[in-house]
Amino acid sequence: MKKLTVGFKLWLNARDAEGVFGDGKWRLLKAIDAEGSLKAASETLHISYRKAWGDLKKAEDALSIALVERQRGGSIGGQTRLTERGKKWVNAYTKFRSDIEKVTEKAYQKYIERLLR
Amino acid sequence: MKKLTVGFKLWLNARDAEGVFGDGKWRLLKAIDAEGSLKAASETLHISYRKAWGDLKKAEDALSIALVERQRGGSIGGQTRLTERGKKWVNAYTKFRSDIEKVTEKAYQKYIERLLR
DNA sequence: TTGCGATATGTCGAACTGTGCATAACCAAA
DNA sequence: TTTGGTTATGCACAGTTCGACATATCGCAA
Repeated sequence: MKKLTVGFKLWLNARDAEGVFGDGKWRLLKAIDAEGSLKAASETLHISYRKAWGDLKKAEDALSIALVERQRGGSIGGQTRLTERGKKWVNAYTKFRSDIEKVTEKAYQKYIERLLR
Repeated sequence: MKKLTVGFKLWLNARDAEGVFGDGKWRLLKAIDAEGSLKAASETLHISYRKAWGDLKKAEDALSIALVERQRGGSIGGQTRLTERGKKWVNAYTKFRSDIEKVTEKAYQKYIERLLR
């Protein structure tokens, strides 16, 4: 019998749009917080700037929460930073996700692993 | 603020293949158990027979568990039924998934919902 | 006032997925 | 031995997603 690993994915849906927030956008916000710019964040995540920008827009539009503050121009070109609400949101999602991750691993061991032999 | 719903997805990975089992294949096995044939199962799930067949093959190959017994020909054309191991597998996955679903909903209420206002 | 680096956005093409279609094999019963 | 309904499998086509490009805009600093 082969050894397996478990994967999971979470996301939030609005009435009119699927997947307005989820693990990918959560990672994006965390990277923005760490890097201070959307461009740098997209690079550390190895996704295109185009996608990162679109994801961020989709999240803000659908949640109607101002997650980030953006600044264009200037000597450093511009920057994107999390707002206070954005930080709170990231923290909440982090805990949300962590609870589920723990249970996922535990339930896997409890129900699945023992069948594999 | 918009009302959100939470979605989640689970899957199992083998060393050499991603997503060898997950919610989709779990639903497929349940439908097979209820219907007695792969064809009927694919129809109740509104997926193509082609996909259902491929999914089933992928799961059995990767898990190397005989999940179903297949029979071709005969007056009723043929049938596909769960083996005993297949049923155990479905039951285990059902519990596994249920635990996670419960926690997902609970964690959503605990961490996310309160931020939406 | 020119340059630089980041944000902002449209567009076309590549990769991936699933569907539809076609065809073969199978076998109990009429 | 013909028929019918199902399993088995390849293949071409369509939709979706993402990346690569191409621009445009912005605003501080030199």
